[in-house]
Amino acid sequence: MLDRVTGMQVFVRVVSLGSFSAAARSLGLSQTMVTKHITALEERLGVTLLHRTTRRLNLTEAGRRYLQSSERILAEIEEAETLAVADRVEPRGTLRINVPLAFGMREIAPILPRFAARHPKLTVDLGLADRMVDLIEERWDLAIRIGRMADSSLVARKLAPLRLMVCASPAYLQEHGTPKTVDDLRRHSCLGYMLSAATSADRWLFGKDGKMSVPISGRFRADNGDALRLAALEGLGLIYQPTFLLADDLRDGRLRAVTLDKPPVTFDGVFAVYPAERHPPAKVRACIDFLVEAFRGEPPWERDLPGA
Amino acid sequence: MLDRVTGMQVFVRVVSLGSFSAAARSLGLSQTMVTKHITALEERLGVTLLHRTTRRLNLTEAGRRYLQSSERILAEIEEAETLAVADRVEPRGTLRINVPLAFGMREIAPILPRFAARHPKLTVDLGLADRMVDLIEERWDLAIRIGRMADSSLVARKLAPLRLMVCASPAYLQEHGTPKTVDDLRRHSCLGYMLSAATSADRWLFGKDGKMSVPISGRFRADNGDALRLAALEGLGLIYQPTFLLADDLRDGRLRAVTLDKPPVTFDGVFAVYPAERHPPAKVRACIDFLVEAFRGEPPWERDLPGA
DNA sequence: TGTAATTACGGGATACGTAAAGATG
DNA sequence: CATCTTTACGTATCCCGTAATTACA
Repeated sequence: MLDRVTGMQVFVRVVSLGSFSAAARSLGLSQTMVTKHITALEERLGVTLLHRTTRRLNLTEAGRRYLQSSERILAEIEEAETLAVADRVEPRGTLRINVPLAFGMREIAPILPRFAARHPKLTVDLGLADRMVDLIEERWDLAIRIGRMADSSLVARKLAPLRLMVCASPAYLQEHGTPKTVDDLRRHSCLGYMLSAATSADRWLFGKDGKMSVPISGRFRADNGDALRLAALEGLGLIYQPTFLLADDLRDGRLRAVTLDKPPVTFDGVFAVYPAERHPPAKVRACIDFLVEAFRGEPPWERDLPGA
Repeated sequence: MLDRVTGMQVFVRVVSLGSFSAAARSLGLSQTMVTKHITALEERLGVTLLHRTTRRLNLTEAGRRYLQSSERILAEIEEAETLAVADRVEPRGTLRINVPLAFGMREIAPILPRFAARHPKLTVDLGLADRMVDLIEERWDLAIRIGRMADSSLVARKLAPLRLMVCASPAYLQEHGTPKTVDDLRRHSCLGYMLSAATSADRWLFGKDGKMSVPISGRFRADNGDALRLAALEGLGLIYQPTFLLADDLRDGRLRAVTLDKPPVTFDGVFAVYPAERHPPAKVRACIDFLVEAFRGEPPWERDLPGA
C-alpha cells in the first residue's frame, strides 16, 4: 500500500500548485507516481478528491474537506518529528540525574546550576541518594556511580579517577596509635560503610582489584559516607573512604591520612551511567560532556591533598 | 521506507499493551515487524522512544511526547477518513444541482424539497438556468440536461423520455390555417428557440435524429421556452417545444397540437449528468435515484395529453 | 529455563520510473 | 499541436514472515 502520509503530501502539493506535473517536479517524483498516489488515496477513501482534465484541477467537496484535514495532519506530524529531533540536537525537557549523596553535595551540586544556566530549555532534576536506583524503572536519564561498573544494560563513561584513603582524627591516632599494616586494622575501630559492594560493612578491601580482604569491626556503621566522616572527626575510629569525602578535613588537619603496607583498592573511578540506547538524547550527552570537562585533569578534590 | 502511519499505530499499540509480542498478536503482525517498525521510527527520528528489555518496556521522554502526538494524529487521520467515507455512504454536505428553468420550475422544484427532507444532513442548492453551465468549473454536483448528450467528461443517466410537439393558439390557427406538412411551416410564423443545438433559432429539425432540417422564420425569438409559450398563447405563431412545457396549455385548450407529415425530432430525453468520476458521492447517486424514481413509467407531463 | 526481543535470510509484493497512449484546450 | 494526465510494463526495492539468535528474569 502506498504510504498515506506521502499521499497526503502529494495531494496537498497538487492542490497548491494546481497541477500534477508541477507537483511531480516540485517533489522530485515522476508524474506517474503523483497520479498513483492520488488515485490510491481516492481508492482508499472511496471518494473522488479532484475533478481533473489535462488543463484544470478542481477539488470536490470531499477533496476540500480532506485537504484541510491533510494540511492539519501534516503540520502535526512535522511538529511531532521536529520535537523529537530537537531532542537529539538541543538539550531540552527535563534531565533527571541521580547522584550519590556525599559526592553530589560536594562536587555536583555546586557546578550543575552552571550547566542548567547554559541550556534555557532544560529543567534539571537532581536526585541525591546513595541507594542503587533502577535508572529505567525510575526514569532517571543519568546517574553518577562511584566505584566499579556492573550493570550491562547501562553505558558508563568515566568522569574522574577515584582514590580511597584510610584516615582518622589526630586525637584518635594519639590515643590508639597509628596502624602500619592492614593486619593492624584488626586491633582498631573501623567505621564500616554499609552500602558499597567494594567496601562492605565488615570487610575492607585492599590491593589491585580488592584482592586483599580484611575483616574489620567498629562501634559505628552507616550507609552514608558523611555520617562516617563525622564519626571519625569525633574520634570514633578509622574510616576508609574516597578522597573527595576526606579532602577538606585532611587539608584542615581535622583528619590525618594513614599509610598502610598495602595500597588502597583500585576502583575504576567516578562514572556517569545512562541507559544503553542507540540514540541518547542531547541533554544526556551534553551533561556528560559538561561533567567530563569539569573534572578533566586532576580532579578538584585531589589538589593539594596532604598525606598518602 | 516503512509507512509512518503504520509505525505510529504499532508504537501506540506497543505502549498500550506494554509488549512487542502482545502488540504483534493484537495487530496480526509478526514480532519481527513490530520490532522493525519501532526501530525504523526511532531511526527516522534519531531518538530512542522505548527502553526495552525482554521483560519491561519504558517510554523515554521523547517517547512520551511522540506517543501523545501519535495518538492525536491517528485520531485525526481516522476522523478525516471517516468524513470522506461518510461522503460515499450517506448524503451529506451540499448538493448543488443545476436545472433548465422551464423544466426545473415545472417538474423539479415541486419534488426536490421531498428529497431534501429525506436527508437531514444535506443542503440542496437548486440553480435554475438555461445556459450551458460548466459543471466542474462552477462546482455543480449534478445538472439536468434536455436533449442530446455531447460532453464526454460527464456521465449521463436518462430520467425520462422527451417528446417535442408543434402547436399554436386556436386563434392563430383559425387566422392562419393549420399547417399539414413541414413545408407548410415556411409560410407560418415560427417562434424560434435560440439556445438548444437541436432547435436552433432559425431551423427546426424533424425525423429521426433530426435529419430533416426546416428553415423557419418568425417575429419573436427567445432563449427561454416559457417566453415562447407566452408568445404563442398571444397568437404570435407556432412553437416547437417539449411536451412538459406545453402540457398544461394543451389540456386547457389554450394551445392546440399540430400534426405534420414528419414526426418530431427524436431527442434522447431528459438526463441527469454529473462529472465523470470513479466515486460519485452518495448525495449525487441518491438524488439521481430519487429523480429516476419520480419520473419512472409515463412521465407526469405526458399523462392525458391531447393531440398528436 | 522459558519467554520476549532482535537478527538473518529468502520470497514475493510493490513502489518507482520510462515510455507510450489518451485527453484537452 | 503542445501540454498534461493516465496506462502499460519491467525492475529494483523493501516489506514481510519463518526460523535462528540473543537477552533477560
